[in-house]
Amino acid sequence: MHTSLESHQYLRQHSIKPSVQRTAVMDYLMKNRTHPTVDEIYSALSPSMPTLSKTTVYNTMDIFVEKGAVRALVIDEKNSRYDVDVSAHAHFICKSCGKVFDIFNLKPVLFQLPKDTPFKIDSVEISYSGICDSCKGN
Amino acid sequence: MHTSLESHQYLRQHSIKPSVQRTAVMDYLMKNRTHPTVDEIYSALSPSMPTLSKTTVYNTMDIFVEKGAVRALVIDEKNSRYDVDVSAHAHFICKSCGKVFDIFNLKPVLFQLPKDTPFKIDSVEISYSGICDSCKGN
DNA sequence: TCAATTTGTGTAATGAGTACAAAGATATAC
DNA sequence: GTATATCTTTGTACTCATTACACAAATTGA
Repeated sequence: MHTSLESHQYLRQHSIKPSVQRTAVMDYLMKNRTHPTVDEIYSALSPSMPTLSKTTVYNTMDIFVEKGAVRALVIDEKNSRYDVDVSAHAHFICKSCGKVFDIFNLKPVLFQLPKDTPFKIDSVEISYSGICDSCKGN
Repeated sequence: MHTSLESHQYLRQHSIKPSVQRTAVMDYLMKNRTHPTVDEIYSALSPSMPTLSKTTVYNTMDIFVEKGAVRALVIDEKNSRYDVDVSAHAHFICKSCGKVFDIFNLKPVLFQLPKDTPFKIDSVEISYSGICDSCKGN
């Protein structure tokens, strides 16, 4: 596996020092838009990077989220999942297979933050759930 | 602590056999609209019900959710939280103190399920996050 | 009353995530 | 270039929410 230039640049754009590990993780995220868990990222990279530690993947994801390069999704009760697309869109989780899908093209009003609350709101997460197309037949 | 009649009736309405434990848990949920975790429910009831097992609370919550008497919230990455109000409303989690608050009075359009997707969508969860009023000063 | 079924309990196991300290890599100063 | 400080990575041990499971207790129905 060879990492692309984009991941390297994307990290720099978000003030993240691009180490070998960070670039590999970011590259995986950019090429696999499946909202992977830490375990999935680790398992995918581990064969070609045998010394990679799962702790490193955890640390890396924390930095990515903190720097705004990645969104942490709270939609799967089992694991944290990550999305390198930080633009306004929603997610759908299939209660049968557990996969998480993007939902684009929703009305912009859905992503507006409510103003008349006592809270300082700074983000919104819209999560749908049900059964995905592949699981419908089963 | 004496359980109210409403919790008993509410359980029957949802085809849940009202055992002593289930009634106590439901009563706690109806009187404490704080979106408690299993641990919080257990800790609150345990003193007046010394033989209560945490496993029972887990089982009970599973039944409540399955029967539609309670909504499981996926908003706190640490714990599952539960809301006895199953009507359409959103939630806000304070990233500082971790408390979860209700947000009512949002436009009904927010809770409409998107139609042009390949998925069989049957629920939506709208979660805001930021800093709550009490934590603002700190 | 007795047997069958449902519900509750306690213990042990699982598994995601974190704490921490040591090792390795990178940057900076001289 | 070498020494030093800082940042990053790694492995191990730990925490803690949740689940598995087997047995006990309660309830139901003949």
